[in-house]
Amino acid sequence: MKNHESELQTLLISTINGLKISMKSIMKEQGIPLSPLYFMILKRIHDTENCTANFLADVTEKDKGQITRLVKEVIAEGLVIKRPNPNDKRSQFLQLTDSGLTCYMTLENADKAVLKEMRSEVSDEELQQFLSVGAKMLTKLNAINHKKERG
Amino acid sequence: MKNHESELQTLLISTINGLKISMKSIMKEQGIPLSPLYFMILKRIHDTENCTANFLADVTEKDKGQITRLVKEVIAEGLVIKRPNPNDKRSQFLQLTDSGLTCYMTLENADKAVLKEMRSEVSDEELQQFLSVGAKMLTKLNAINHKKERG
DNA sequence: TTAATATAGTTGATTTTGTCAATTTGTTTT
DNA sequence: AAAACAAATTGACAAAATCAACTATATTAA
Repeated sequence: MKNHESELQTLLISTINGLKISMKSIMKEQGIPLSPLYFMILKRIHDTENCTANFLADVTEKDKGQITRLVKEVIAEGLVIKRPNPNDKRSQFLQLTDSGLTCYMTLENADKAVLKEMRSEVSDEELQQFLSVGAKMLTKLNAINHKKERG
Repeated sequence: MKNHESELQTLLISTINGLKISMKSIMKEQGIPLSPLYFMILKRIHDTENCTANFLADVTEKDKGQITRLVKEVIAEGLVIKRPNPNDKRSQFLQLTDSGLTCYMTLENADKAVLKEMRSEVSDEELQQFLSVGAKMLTKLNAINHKKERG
């Protein structure tokens, strides 16, 4: 068998690219003055009970400083508020406001529609397979990166 | 079956993220003062006969101005040269220099090693499947984005 | 129980990427 | 030849990412 690894990389890059383009176009359509990154932030806050900035930095693998600024922005837009974390005075819980939730739902629905259409010719079983293989590779990749970090 | 679309998106994002981190760390190790984007550029130039700036903008889906600047940079580094395109005086062919090739090969080999290890627990058949399903989704995604562009 | 160490979050400075519009030079169409 | 189009460049700017230093609180271990 040939080396398909390179193809793999190209495929992933192009796909992410396409998703980003799609999300941008959705946001533009909806007149929402945010970028795909903010959608990610809103989504995580929505999905995570007692979400903290630190958690965001962790799961998104982004710089803590960057997270601070992104969160500051969505707070300025009135989409998110901070609540004190009773267990730790250094940290705060992030929560969507009503308008944040509305905004998020709009984007989430449009995003889901794209993903749904994107996979419209892929069977449930194929997708399942795809996800499981992808997850396996991701685990491995994380192991490689993590090992290097320390080594 | 549940909605796995969202999982799909998360998987893709995390994987790309991991690959970028890996490439960054490779470049650092090798003492190559470039960023992952430049690797992409070098790779395309390497893989494409008579590669033009315009082609790069096309396949990478990036702004032409950005490409101009990226190319300017690799030329300044002595990794790439321009040759006139005999068929069109507006455009030029891009080509790796010897040192560009050396640099590219170094990165490419390290990159391949990562990809290879990443898929080390995935069989050829599984990978084949993965690529084929991924390609199907990418095609669909491009169709969606392309349609919107015009609509 | 305090002293050292670690963690959550913020800020500043800088670099890297991405975007938009205008311009130059050359090509294609009519 | 004029109009429309295309390749590449430039300027100005905005968004995203990186790195290091710093504040305030928590945790650990002497």
